[in-house]
Amino acid sequence: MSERYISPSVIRRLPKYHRCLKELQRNGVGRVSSSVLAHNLGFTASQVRQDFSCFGGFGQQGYGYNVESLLAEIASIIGVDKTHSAAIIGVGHLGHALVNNFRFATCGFELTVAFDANPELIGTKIGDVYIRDIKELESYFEEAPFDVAILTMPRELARDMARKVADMGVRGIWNFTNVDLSEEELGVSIENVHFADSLKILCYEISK
Amino acid sequence: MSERYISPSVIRRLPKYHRCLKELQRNGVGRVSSSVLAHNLGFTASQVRQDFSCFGGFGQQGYGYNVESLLAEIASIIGVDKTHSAAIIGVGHLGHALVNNFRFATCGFELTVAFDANPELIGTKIGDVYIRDIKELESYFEEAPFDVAILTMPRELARDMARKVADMGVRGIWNFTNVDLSEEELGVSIENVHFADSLKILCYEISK
DNA sequence: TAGATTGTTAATCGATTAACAATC
DNA sequence: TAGATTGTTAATCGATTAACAATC
Repeated sequence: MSERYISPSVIRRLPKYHRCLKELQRNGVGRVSSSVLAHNLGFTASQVRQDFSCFGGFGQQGYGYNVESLLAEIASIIGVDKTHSAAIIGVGHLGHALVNNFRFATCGFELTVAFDANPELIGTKIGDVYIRDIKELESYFEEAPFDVAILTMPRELARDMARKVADMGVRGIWNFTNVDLSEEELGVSIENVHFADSLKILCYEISK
Repeated sequence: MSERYISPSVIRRLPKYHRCLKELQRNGVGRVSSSVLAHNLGFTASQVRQDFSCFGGFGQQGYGYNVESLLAEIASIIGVDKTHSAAIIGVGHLGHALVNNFRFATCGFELTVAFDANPELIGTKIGDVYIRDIKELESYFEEAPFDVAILTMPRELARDMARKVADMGVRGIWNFTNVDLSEEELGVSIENVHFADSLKILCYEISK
């Protein structure tokens, strides 16, 4: 991996390709051209071919792309063909929502454990995920390290928790707490999901 | 509003400015320079000044920006100084999470009603938000139209529901269903919050 | 083969950064 | 006033689009 520099713009489109190709596969479509793919996704055909050529060509002139093998290539580039482990920290409503409804497997993850500070939750299970005492976080990690920490706890605690899990040695943080965490500062990969930013953009759009 | 074209790149940064300025205000900071703002946000000072100049200058040479009035300007540009109304459609875990924990007011919104198909939920309240029968959606809207529909129902139903609320006349859709909805197709503003895309990007980052 | 479609190079477009005169 | 910092113009950089030879 990591042979060549891939621009953030391209990376942000990878999940879209992945999703679209899965849908084509589900619908039994065997081959697809850059222009059809582009049309489905609101991109241009040029862009699609340009994007794929970052990773070497996957297509065949005059034919297009084989859905099955292109999907496999994209999945492998993203890394969703492997299984990474994740722990959820903070089992409020949002934590519950993720544990219950989110399809981690399609993103290359398995949710292995959850942590909370609430005594009423500690020791219980949601689905087959155990909720453990947040105090056990570090000792648990030493015995059973996980790749990614999912931050769904109150925002006041987010900065300290991010520092802690980064120091523990997670490789990434999936952050729902509406504080901005910086990769440089923490030295791990971070994906911020800021509901407020998203709704403010919608606010702007409808206010125009 | 809408006098001049503002690029999507600039628009996406507006919520960040807004959040940062609110924090400065909360901390009692009275003035700020483009370079301090840039440092806080991981932008460049040039970019900050360039961004603000899209809307006319808000600063003063040799001084910088007054936090209070810059915040007011940005808030007004985004539209969060007005109160828009929103209805949540689908009160599962995620819907619950939003109703209970999300600060709609800071984004210029008031959550006025919720809809679900589950008879056990219909007629109950979360906080002070009534849950109504999804069958009443259209009749309710005619009497009490809302600006934005928040889609937190199962993804299978999302496309039809988006079509329905767009036809009813909402001005925007805040979409959590992991299907891609297109503005052109529906003719309303759309903000997609795709958890899966976000986690796949994190997957890519940690796989490199 | 003829038609279709890729991969890639070149051209265009837009966004970011640098520089600096204006001025508080 | 001198120092600081803006707003804006010009330069750079990067991303998207167009074009087309290669070829299945």
